[in-house]
Amino acid sequence: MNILEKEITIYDIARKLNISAATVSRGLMNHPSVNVNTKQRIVETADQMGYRSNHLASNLRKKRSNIIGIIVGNLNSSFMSNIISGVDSVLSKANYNLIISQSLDNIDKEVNIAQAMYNNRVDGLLVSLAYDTENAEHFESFVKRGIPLVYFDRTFPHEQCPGVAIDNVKAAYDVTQHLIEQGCKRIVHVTAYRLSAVALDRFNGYKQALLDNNIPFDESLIIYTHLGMQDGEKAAHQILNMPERPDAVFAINDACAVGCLLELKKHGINIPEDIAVAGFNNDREASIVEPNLTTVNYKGYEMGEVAAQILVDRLNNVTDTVTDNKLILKSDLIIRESSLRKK
Amino acid sequence: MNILEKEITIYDIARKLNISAATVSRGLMNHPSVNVNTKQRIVETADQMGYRSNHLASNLRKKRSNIIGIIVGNLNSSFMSNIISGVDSVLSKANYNLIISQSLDNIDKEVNIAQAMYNNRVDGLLVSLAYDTENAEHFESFVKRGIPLVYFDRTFPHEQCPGVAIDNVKAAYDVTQHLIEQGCKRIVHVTAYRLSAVALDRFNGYKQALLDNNIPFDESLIIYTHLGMQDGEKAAHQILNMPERPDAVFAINDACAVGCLLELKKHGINIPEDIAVAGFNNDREASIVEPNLTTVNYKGYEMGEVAAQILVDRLNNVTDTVTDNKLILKSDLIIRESSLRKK
DNA sequence: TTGTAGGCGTTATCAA
DNA sequence: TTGATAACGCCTACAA
Repeated sequence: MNILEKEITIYDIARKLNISAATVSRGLMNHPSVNVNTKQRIVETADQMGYRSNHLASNLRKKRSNIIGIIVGNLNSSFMSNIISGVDSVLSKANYNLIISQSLDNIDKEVNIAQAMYNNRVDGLLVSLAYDTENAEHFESFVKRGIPLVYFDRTFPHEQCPGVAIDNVKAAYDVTQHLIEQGCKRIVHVTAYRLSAVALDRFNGYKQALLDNNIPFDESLIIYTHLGMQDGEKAAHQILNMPERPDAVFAINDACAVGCLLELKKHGINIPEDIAVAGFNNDREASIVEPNLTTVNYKGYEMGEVAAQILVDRLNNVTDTVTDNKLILKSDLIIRESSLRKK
Repeated sequence: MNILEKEITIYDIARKLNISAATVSRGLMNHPSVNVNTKQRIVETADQMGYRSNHLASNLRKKRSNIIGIIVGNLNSSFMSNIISGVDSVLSKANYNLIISQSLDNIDKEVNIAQAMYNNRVDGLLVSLAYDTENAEHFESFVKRGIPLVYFDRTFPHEQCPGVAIDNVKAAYDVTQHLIEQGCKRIVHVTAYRLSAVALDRFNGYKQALLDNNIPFDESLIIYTHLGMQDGEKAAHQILNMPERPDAVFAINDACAVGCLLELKKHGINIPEDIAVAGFNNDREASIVEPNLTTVNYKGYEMGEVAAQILVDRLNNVTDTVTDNKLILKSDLIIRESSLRKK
């Protein structure tokens, strides 16, 4: 339909300069054994003719794509975009391109994506598992072919595939311990409707802290829900309807905690005097809601950087980055007014 | 180092079945003229042997990559992750892969990325320009080769490249008009330190509304800044130090508006009685801060979907999606307590 | 320092 | 319905 410019190849350049395509190829890729003079002519002519190297062809020949795949449950959160931002910063420095797909927390889609990534011959893979994923067989083809795979956030224990995450048990333990120290005894835990590994870890941290403080675990204080702000509001209603009113809420993420906090306030509950509230993630809303939300801070950006760096190291056959096969990033308890009952 | 499985090619399958590679290829890609019987044998054997098609080779041969590039200023915002999420939903349905890069609002990096994308032979490109980008020459190679390019959010007017955005002039006009209707006369405008096209449009909307209401434009009420929450706090201090106190603030984004609002409150200003506040974007924090923030809503997810759909249509030679070359998405003024002085 | 030639794994054309 | 063959554009032994 249009008059499109023709693709320029190394052969076109070669013909114009009366040299061989091989020399052109070498000249273009800075091969040492090429005359500086010819090299300059090659580069200049390439520029003039508007030559653009065809990575498809060179990738096929070199059997590597310079593409890294990243699979996440859902892009649509500031936490994820921070991670990806961190990943991108490392990979673009190392001259890799990033192909992103989201599984929408659907395991079938995750399987498909994994296959597509393989077919595209990604050089490496970064994976945060879908919420329901319980095994990693669909990634075995990568392992078998020696394509490095690094898990992050929602990891899977695997001999050859390192994982980067935080210690969710400990972090949740610390939150709960802090609430107990503030004098709370009936602590509601708002968690996921279906326990992922991450949710389970936090659940266990919560339980352990209770145990260590001789507070009996009470299943009726656990609220299973989805994890949006509105779900937090619903949780607030459940809390308001409990026969014996709790004195604290520890939600598994900030969105949920904030929704809950705002709704409790709306119903005349004083935060933290009547009910203390804590969340997880240190999203921006945690420091906007009033009172500010006590939460757990861990940097998505950093996690992305670390995971990507491990991957790059593996691609370069530097394998000593991770001694153990799981790298635990630091996380911090951020204490703010929403849980501060004592002065 | 490891014992890695060998790559299976169509030749391996062909040899095993005593047929030609051509037939295998046809069988695998559902070519009509292949015996159902042989086809089944081919598919089965491929499965057995663990064959995985090599897109690199196929792409080279077919001269298309099934990859769409997307270039954004910064991934690191919920707005952007919404957009990408929308883009991904459309593209994955249309069987395209997505390569993402961020320019970090650096024009040199944007040029490099564009080249890399071209070298990777993306089939199409989605671009939100870097903050400082003022021309689009680095995308001309795409246009020349007939590779469809769609701008979104931060667009560039171009004959062949449609843009998807909102009407920033009108939206800002509406915000300002609303503030004026609430009785405000000295309205501070917090905008970007350096006016991008988007910022300029909003600026003009603001000015026009003043004009139409016979309020003189006052340059001393304009605050140029970066656009984070902390910058909003700083802006608050500037406002507090103004000789004559303003009665409203219209910030170019929510983060800034929220930071400003909170800081003003901290200094004893009543919102909206003393100073009304409005933002832009309807980020989550707008409905968390107290009082809730008046703002402009436009859905990133939808913008991503629309831009991607236009691109896919172009790839399929359906060009009538966009009559004009610029598609304006709807945006809505969301009026909340932070600006509601009249009941 | 340069050229020749072959192949990376597919697909498209043509002939059988 | 199938097979032989040639390309897609690049890289790399090997030879000159």
